[in-house]
Amino acid sequence: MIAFMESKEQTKEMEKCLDPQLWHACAGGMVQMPQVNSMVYYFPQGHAEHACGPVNFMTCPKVQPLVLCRVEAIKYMADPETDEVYAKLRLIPVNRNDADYARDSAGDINGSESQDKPASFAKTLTQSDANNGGGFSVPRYCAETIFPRLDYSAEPPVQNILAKDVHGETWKFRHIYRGTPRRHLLTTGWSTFVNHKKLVAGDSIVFLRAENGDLCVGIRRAKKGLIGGPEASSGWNPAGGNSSVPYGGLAAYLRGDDVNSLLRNGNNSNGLNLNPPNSSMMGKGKVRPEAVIEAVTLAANKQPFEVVYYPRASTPEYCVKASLIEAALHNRWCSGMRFKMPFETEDSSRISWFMGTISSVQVADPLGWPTSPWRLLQVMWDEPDLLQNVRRVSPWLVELVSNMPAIHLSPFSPPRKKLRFPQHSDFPLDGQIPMPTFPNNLLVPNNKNLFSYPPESSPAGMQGARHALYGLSLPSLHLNRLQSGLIPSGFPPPDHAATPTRITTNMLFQKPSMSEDVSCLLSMANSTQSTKKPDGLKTPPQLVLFGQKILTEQQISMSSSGDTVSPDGNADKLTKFSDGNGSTRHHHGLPECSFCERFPWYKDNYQETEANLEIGHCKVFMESEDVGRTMDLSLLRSYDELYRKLTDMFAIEKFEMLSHVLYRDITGAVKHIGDEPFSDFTKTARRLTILMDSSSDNVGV
Amino acid sequence: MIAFMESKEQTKEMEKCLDPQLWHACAGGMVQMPQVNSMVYYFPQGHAEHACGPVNFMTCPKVQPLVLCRVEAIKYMADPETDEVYAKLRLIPVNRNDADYARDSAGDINGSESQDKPASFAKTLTQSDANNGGGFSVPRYCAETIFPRLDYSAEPPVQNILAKDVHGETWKFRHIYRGTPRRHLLTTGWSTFVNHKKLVAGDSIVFLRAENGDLCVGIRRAKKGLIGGPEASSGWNPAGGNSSVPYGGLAAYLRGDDVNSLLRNGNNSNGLNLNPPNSSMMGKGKVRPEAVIEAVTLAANKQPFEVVYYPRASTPEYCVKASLIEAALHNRWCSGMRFKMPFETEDSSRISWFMGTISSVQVADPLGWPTSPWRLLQVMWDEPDLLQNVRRVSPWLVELVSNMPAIHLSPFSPPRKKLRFPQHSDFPLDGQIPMPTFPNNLLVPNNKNLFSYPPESSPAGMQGARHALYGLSLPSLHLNRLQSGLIPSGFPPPDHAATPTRITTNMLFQKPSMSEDVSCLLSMANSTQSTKKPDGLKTPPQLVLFGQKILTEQQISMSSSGDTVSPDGNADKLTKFSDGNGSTRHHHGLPECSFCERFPWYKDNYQETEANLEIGHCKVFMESEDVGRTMDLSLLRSYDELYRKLTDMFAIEKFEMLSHVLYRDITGAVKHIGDEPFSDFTKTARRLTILMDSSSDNVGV
DNA sequence: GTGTTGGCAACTGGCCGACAA
DNA sequence: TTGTCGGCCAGTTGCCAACAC
Repeated sequence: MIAFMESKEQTKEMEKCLDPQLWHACAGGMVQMPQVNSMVYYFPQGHAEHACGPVNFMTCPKVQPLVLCRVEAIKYMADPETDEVYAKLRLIPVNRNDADYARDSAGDINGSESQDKPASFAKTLTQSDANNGGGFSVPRYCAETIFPRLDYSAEPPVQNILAKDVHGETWKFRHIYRGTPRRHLLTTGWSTFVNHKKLVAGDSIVFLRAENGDLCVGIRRAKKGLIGGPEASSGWNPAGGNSSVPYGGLAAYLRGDDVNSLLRNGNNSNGLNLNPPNSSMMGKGKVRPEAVIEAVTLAANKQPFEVVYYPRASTPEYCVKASLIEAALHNRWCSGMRFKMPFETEDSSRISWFMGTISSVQVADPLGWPTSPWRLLQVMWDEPDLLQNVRRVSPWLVELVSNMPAIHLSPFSPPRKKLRFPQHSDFPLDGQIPMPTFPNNLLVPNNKNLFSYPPESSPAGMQGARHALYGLSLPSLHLNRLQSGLIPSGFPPPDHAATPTRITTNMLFQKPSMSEDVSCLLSMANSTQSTKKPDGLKTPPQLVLFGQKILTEQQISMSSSGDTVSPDGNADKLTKFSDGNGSTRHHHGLPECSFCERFPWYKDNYQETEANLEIGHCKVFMESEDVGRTMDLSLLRSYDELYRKLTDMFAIEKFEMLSHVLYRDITGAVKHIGDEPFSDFTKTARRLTILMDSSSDNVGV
Repeated sequence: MIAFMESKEQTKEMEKCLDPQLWHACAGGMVQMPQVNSMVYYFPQGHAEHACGPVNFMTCPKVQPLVLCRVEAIKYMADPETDEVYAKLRLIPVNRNDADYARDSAGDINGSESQDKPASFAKTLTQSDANNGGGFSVPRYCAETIFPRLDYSAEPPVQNILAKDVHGETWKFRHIYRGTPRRHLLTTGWSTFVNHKKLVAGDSIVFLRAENGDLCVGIRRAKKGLIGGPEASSGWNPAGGNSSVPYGGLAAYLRGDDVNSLLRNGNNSNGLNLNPPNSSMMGKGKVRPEAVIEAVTLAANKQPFEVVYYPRASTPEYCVKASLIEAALHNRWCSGMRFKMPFETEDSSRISWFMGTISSVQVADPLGWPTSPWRLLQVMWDEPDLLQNVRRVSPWLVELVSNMPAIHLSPFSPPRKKLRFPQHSDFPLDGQIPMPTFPNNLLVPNNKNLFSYPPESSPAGMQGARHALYGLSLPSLHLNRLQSGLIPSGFPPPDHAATPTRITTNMLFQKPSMSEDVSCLLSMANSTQSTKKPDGLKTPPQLVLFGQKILTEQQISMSSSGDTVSPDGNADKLTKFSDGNGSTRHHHGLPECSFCERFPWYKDNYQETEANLEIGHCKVFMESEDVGRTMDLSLLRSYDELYRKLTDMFAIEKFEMLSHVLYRDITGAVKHIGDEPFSDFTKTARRLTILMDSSSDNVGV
């Protein structure tokens, strides 16, 4: 019987692998799969976004937010039912000093990606294409470059073409060139195909001319319109939830054809399958949450593991070429930086670059993954309507631009690039006409009413550092060009002349100042001078721009505790912190991060509060608040007093909080208030989080 | 997040339960689901028959062959794809002395099953019914009793009827009464239904008038013709294999409509989906083997567990009302008994009773479940062609008949009941014309060639007790009527005058004597006289008929060891056996069976060999042999000698056996030959089994 | 009483050019 | 250049009575 079971398992595993070229054509031109044996970083966070349900990382061992792995194998596969393509990657966690790492990591940062892509063409089906009893309008480009040569001398020119699908099945279509004006059509056979594949308007079909000359046909299903939560923008604030809490910031990755779908959607009188422009693109993945847990557990134990990646899930790749990550993280990312990011056009024929500005640099999930660069960048797009759901991106997905004015652009500035807007008269043109509404959603998390505040009020105490932006006036900054790559040590002279600030008239619609948001376009000063802090801690090099210390928002928020942290130039030894008694200790509360040692600047993004706190002091966070406040627990005598204090601080009822306050202690353990005696609590608690939603009771703190 | 997970779990569990009445209509009238909170016996063996693959009970704890359980919950469900109905039963193992057992078990043995069944009707689709573009011929009965009243005054009488399927979806049909001669038809809407449900000729449709007046429609899929093994009758002999070895005896349960399908099959020019009359009805279930293991493991640990039951799998219910089992097992079953067994007719309108004779009483799987009453009875049918695959039934499925001549009937005796035979001229009438072929298949397991014997030879040594039947002459027996129920103690006078034996002319076609097979229709003598056995063991009451001890075949086979066992009138203490040294011990090798204590006679069926063996003696079984032989291991000095002895005994090559001899030792543990030193082996081995098929290496011994 | 058949009517699938965006 | 529409032809679906058993 054992033999029986085994053979059954084997059959199950015998799912056919398909031609990688067809796979890539179906996946889309933006999808870059790593080479076998190359090194990648695996991001549990990204994997979790790929899951169909919430992933509770509490149930598996702690692991680094990015795990260096060697790609042992890749299987390119397709769902037998839907033809949806996916890949199985077998990854082997490796140590940085492993031999096989050196081999790869020395390699290309902008390596030759010139594997010759075969000619392919994608078209989103129109109503007419998908109509029962209709044919398929073949775009001329496709007919002439992908299809077999048609003999135009015949009258009418007609041929039968054969196309293999992802399963190797062959489909026959009659290809005719007729009508006035002449056009290419697929007639006989098309309807069968549409019915068999259950295609609807909005789905895409991919034709590919394989290297051996065979014609292949693939399918990209239109993404179903999944409405996220009731508040599409509740995800603006990443703090307080782990990735299991659905929010736009994590799942709002859009590919270019999504963008085009949005545009196109206005064109469709009944494009029910497409996302309305303001729905949250909550991409529910196909991966089981347990599969993520399993992978993470194995990764944590340095065991080989397998992951499944759906390239067309609306989440970024979570296994990314190591060199790409490392190159990206050598940059010192700051708010205000201008970047561009590529999206694929609908027909897969070209890449559109969208421009944007980094609005802030902060870890996406400070509680769950305080040291993760995943979606580190909060961005604002020059065409906000098109990409409004893309709010957080990972650094390696964007490319910094040097020749653009490094000034914050209004969301209403005209698109930097000619985009194809639908031009039907029945299209409401939401995306085209700048509406002079207050851009509340872009600057202020529009869900502060979570905290029982009227949304309009947004008091400074609540908004924390973000709100502090409004306090500064707009400076006329002359900013350096930043290249992607490591800035040499010392203060390098700007290698480009300063560019005059461009201020658009649209600025008039904005709140007085956005300046703070863009105040930190700078180069890193790996200063050799160090100053003594009052507590005797050696201060790492300061980041200075025009004589001002430059801080990330988190650093700003931290300043209330009297500390600022700066990059530690020494990558080889652990930073030591004062425990307030003059002695030093190794810092706790931060997961091992050998990665950080190689990218010292990056530490700034997480070496923030807890480790530097005086004993008895504790950071207090509201769930979905970016920043916290410091509280001296030593002044309190009981949990009751704590509740009173918190009640005052956040103007909420004790009643609401009782069961919703979690804290992380000095060892990193997460506990509920009351889990230990109050005296122990005051000594060990380092970070305290007030959850507003009882359903998220056990998020990572 | 736990809350979130839970709610998702709930959604998953929220699979809609459907109306139990519709469920029962789809399941068929023979299916009796227990009431919630009632007591049932759960049969792991039956559960295993329900699985889609072999179940290896070696991997789970030993458990009684029937586990008394309270039914905590029943969910009536339907497959969302196929509409196939199934039930989820949640069972809580209980002890016999538990309070809640007493409550129920005092209850009805022939309890009121008169839950008012709503009117329903089933029809197997004809070619015309299932044809594309055709309508559905509504049998008059169905139209008049199930469908809403039709206004016959209209010309033509026509109405639209709405019917809810198992998912609650409503289907609309045009019901018209037209044609010459007039008949009821479903036209518009029918084709949609057929296509949507993917119905083919041979599938059945069930219409049901629910209590609230709603019309419901359900589906019974035709059973796919699954060919069992290469030898359809290899399963005739149940010995030596556990239920994981597919054989007809276990999976050949036929419902009435199967029978009718068989009949009907001759009628269908292309009834490809139906079982040819001589194919083994190997009903591959839908339950995963692991699910069985899980259930058994939980049951063994007295934990609540859940089972899924597909009423239309071709296996009997494996959760049976406790009272039914207990009533059945109060009977003393003997070969030769006449019984009837109900099958449902195809249209579910009535029950057909098929008559048969018990050909032997022996546990179905002496190695895996030596104490199980599951399929205890080997039977011969008066209409063998119809039920040729039903060879073993469980006692509770049949009803003893008293007023029939208790004489073995020829397989060719005319059916006792008018059966609906197809009357088409193109039907070969296999079932109607008594063919004077030798009924070899009924008397002799026709696969003795497994043992390299020519099938004709059937030497006494091989056939064991079965063959001994031929040695006796046909007696003219005057037999008592046997009622189902417990016979009062003492020799009760026959309450009916003896009936003259009816011998049909068909007897001429039989072998000289079938008498032994029918020699044991008797009443149980719960004698107060007891005799001393030579070894000093108190002999339980003997079963005596006309001065002869009456033995089951197993008892006969056991007589070679010099022992006979008889019912122990004392239900409250464990029977003690001599160990051959004059001392007594509690018997080993038998799983706990509190059940048996209540049905002392039943012990005869398994308290056979091992416990009574002299030390050093061992029973030897060939796989799929009913009976074993006793071997004195103490005379052997090595495994080599053992092999030689076995080779002689069964005339097989040592080569074949080497790895295929298992044994069960005195503790019940199953081992391979060679697992322990020969000296230990000779002391402990109690039952030795030669497996002929290497694939079944790990069957339960 | 009901399964099957062939006739016939209605419908739909599917190919086409025209037209318009 | 290509999406959609109406026209139109043909193949299919599906209703029906007749017929058969």
